[in-house]
Amino acid sequence: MSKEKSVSGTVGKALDVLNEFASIGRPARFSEVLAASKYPKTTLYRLLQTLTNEEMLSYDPEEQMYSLGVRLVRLAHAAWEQSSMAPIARPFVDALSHEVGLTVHLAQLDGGQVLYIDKRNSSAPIQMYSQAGKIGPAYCTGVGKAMMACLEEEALERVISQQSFHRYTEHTLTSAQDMRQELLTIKEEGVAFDREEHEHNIICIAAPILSLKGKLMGALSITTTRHRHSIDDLALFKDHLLDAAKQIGDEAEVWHFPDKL
Amino acid sequence: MSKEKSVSGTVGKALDVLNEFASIGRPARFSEVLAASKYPKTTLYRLLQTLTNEEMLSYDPEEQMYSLGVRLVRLAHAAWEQSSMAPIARPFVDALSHEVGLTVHLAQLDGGQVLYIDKRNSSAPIQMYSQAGKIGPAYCTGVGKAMMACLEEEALERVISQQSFHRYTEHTLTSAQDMRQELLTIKEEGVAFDREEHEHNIICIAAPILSLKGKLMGALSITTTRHRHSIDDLALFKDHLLDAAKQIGDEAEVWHFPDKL
DNA sequence: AACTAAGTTCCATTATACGGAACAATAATA
DNA sequence: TATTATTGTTCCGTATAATGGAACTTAGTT
Repeated sequence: MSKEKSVSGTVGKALDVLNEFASIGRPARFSEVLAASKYPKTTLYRLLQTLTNEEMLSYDPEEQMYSLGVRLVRLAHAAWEQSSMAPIARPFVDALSHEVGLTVHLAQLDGGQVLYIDKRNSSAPIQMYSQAGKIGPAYCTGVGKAMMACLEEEALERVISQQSFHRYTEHTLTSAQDMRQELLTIKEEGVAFDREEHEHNIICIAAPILSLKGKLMGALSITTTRHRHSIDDLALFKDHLLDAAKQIGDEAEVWHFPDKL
Repeated sequence: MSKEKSVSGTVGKALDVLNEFASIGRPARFSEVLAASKYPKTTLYRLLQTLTNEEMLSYDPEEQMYSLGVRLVRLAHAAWEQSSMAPIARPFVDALSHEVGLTVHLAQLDGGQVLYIDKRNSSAPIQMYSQAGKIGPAYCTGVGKAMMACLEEEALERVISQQSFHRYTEHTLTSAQDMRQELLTIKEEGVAFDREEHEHNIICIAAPILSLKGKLMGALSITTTRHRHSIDDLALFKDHLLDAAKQIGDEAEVWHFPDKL
């Protein structure tokens, strides 16, 4: 459990516990959760019971293991469809991926991290769930940097403070200063590059998706490997990418919920 | 909101509201939710606020619209990976789909309904999220019937009582009696057929997935269209299907959580 | 200006969650 | 077998948070 921020209300605590399970990433016993938790024994116990009753957690009495429940999958399906821009963006993502023949990612900013909400791989048919819902660092991914470049000072400050600046590779930017510098460049160019900053051999070009009013909606990226392409190669896709991003942004603007029943 | 069952505790209510949003299926205004809700104005208002704070809902002040938040997508990714059998089943689902050249579905039973947790389409690369997390009726789908056939009396009773028995097509089974009859046949044959009971032109063969101890884990199905195949054609896949289901079941049994950190 | 309708705040009441401590159940050690 | 840890569960008086009726805003109509 994130021991820093104290959450108010029972609901907050319950969701906090769910988060903990998500970050543990595998089924866990009561004591294990307790150790990681900021809540006292009894309280946590009751929370787990409640969540299990509500089927947000499932409990295996055999193994005495709690794990995240399938009800979440169900809810998420609805969330993905109605609240992310994935459904709107889908045709454009498809088209872009087809055009350039490379992998395309669609992401949003969520709590200082990058949340991938869609992925299209022109060649291999892929397993979406294994990508959608996945999170990644913002400071060393193309989509992350592209989005950060669009934040106004206050929001940017907050997001930067949430970055770990862990050095994944020798190309990773590891300080807020470097970051700010990089963001200026990105603002100028209109696109961000990931120069093997997160994973060796993986490079990408990314662009922010803005609504007409200028509100940041997410980001779009084209990913490839150093083996197959150079950064300069990727730069050639800039117009295609910006075009797709613009189209999605415009569409998202228009997208007004099916008016009244 | 499901007005029948009264939920205890604040957490239950909050999740209840989330469910409501999922079933509305699109962003909604306060009053709209209120109308559908069993909770009084103020209570609902506070619930929405709490959920928004926790980012389980997102609120657009512009439009005064609430919608399911992306945080759910994040949680669901973890849920899908750790609590459903999808990751275990994946290679077998892949193989089966490849073998028979048709669409394969993986499903679990969730609250009397069928919850699809994976799908593989040998030909067209597909959008997974549009399937995983999707729900369907149990009484008129192959996977649903296959799973129901494996329930012991008490559980079956409950599930049957949750069925609407809506007549989707002229082939839909529309009564508990017919259902029980059908389940006997399925038990004998070991597989269930969907003879255009849910959608016209869509037929499938499905098998339950059981753990070695005999616990029902889910179901697996091969789907096609009447235009391309007959039920008899599908019956030819029976061995392949049962084989895959058995392998998944066995694997799931072995699958013991990565022991201790 | 008067009237609706939708959304928000107030506040005394009540129900719920809280958590320390004591209690089981099981496993580990002597 | 007795003894001590370890882990999971229940009790219960207390403290806190949720409740919901009513009143108040705000914005849109007549």
